[in-house]
Amino acid sequence: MQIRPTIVDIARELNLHPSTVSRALTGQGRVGQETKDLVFKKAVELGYNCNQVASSLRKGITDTVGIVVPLINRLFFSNVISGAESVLNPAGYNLVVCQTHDRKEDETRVIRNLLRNQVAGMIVSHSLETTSPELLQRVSSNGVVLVQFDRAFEDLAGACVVNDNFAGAYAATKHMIENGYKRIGHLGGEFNANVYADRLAGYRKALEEAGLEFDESIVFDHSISRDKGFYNMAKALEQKCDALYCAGDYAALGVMEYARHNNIRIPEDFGVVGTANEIFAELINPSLTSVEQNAREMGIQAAEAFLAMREEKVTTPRKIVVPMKLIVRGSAKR
Amino acid sequence: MQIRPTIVDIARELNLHPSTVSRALTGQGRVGQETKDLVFKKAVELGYNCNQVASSLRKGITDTVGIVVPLINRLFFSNVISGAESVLNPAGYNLVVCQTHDRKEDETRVIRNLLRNQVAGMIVSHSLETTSPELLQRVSSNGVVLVQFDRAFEDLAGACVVNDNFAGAYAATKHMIENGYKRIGHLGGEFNANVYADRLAGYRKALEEAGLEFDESIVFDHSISRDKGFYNMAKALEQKCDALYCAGDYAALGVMEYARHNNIRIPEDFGVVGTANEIFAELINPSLTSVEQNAREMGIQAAEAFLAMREEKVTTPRKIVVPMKLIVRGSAKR
DNA sequence: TTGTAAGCGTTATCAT
DNA sequence: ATGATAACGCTTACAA
Repeated sequence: MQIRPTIVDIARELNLHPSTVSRALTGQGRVGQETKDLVFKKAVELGYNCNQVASSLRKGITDTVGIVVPLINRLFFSNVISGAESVLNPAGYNLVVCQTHDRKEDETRVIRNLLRNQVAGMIVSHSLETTSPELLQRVSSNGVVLVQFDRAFEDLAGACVVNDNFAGAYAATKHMIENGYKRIGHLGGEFNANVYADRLAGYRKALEEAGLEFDESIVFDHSISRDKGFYNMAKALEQKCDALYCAGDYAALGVMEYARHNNIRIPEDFGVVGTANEIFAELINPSLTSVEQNAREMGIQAAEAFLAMREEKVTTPRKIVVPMKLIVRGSAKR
Repeated sequence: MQIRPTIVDIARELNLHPSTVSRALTGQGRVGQETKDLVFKKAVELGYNCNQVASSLRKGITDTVGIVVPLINRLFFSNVISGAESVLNPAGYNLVVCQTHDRKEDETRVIRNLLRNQVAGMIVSHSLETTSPELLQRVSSNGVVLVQFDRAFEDLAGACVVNDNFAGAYAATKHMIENGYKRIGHLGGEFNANVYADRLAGYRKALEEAGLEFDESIVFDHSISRDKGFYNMAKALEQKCDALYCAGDYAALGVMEYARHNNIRIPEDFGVVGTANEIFAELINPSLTSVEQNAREMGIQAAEAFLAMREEKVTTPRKIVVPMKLIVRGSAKR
């Protein structure tokens, strides 16, 4: 453990004052070119590295942005993180990644913690357990830039980046209708979350537009897992469904598994469309038609919204909608 | 943007001294129970949040750990991150995630940046472009705890967490031999990286132990992508291979695609085993036998190694080997 | 152009 | 048990 040199060390060796060294290094304020060169040379010589902690304390703000997600190792979220990182890091910001495991308790802990660390901003997709925007409100009221994404309380201060879930679900359902499926059910998520509510609405719209009945007995809540897909596929068949639009690809996978186990041919006898376009969607047999989320783009948009708000461009759009794209494959084609 | 209360504010309202408030809040040093209660009550009342930046400056160290990975949105790495986070966050540390895109330039930038931010430690899997441990050496010599994982320079200070790639590749190859494949090739990665060198060695060992020839003409470098798997499968067939052990699942996927396009039956005519146990391995048809990396466990071990070194338990193992597990499915069974 | 001095919020080390 | 003081390393007015 070796002592790290400070601007005071540089100043001493050069018979200058720390403030002069600071000005030379940061480029703020007038410094002679010669001294500037001397300072830089000495800095390299001593292996100087600015102490950001001290700098941040003095400036009252850090170059850190917190990103709060339910689970890091879900492809959607890690793609968002990756996208945000690719914008923020070159812009000189650090990204602190926190996961909440979809628990309100963890969410509270990590957000408090980020606040303690004086982050410049937060990019948050709140946990499913979080039903009130209370804590997030505190973020903005503390002067921290807030960007929500995917799951968002839209009436909060700051920006939010969401998928066009309505349009995505609409396109998926319409695709099935056009392929001749007559009784199309829906496996959804928690309908009190904006994401799933919008998908449900898009599904319903497509149905009604086509003159098909919207029937609650073939709409299933909390059904985005593989297990639930498998289980609810059985239920859907009892209700004479011939297709399902699933709000998640894993649910679609469960549906396909049940079909295989029961010799139901996909897409001939039964149609399925998923959401998220997980990696496996194109690899399974038949390949799964799915609505793509464009997670990376959401991360980029969220990061750019942060930068814009940070630099106080008042033109910041409050709500950024990232389009979804229906990736047509084999699971709902006939 | 509202002013955040400090310990000075609490002290003023209570006619105490900031130092007393600090002691009450941190629990370091003697404070009367009554004043302690008063301080806590007032802190809640004012919505006080400790300024970690100031605290860190004073203490000379932060509660932050940097994790440096090539790509965040690769399942292996996001699982490592998730594992590390699950240990570090409850222990009071923040995880700053940085990606290098496997570029030395980015790696240098992020490591410098973490150093500037006075992180307590770094958990690093170095980029493929990085062939010298120079910069990483600086990390330890700056008094920052260094834990390497997966790709590691083993002669550096600090701990490293690696998979038992030798044993994993050995088990995979042996499995194929036991299933009667006679001429087994290998699609590897960059053989100058420890990970791939070890897999090659394990493959070779299994071959030689079984009295099979190790033949360089059926060993392919830089071949862990899907494209390369497809391409080199053709080459391998020219060389009369009847099986391939792939250092990555995507390569194995490419192999299976070529087989399907050319009516080669897997596993009857040709055997394949992959590495990583990606999500799709169990979902494709036939399902892919693969060597599991246990990424989450690596993250946990890396984080625990950091904590141990931080608390100066001298018993810290320098090298932690996480076992790999052969997940037997259908792609090399007959 | 450079020097001086004060201060960011906290905590460690004294003294009381 | 509490108070006083200095210091962490840097930045920024202001003065020279």
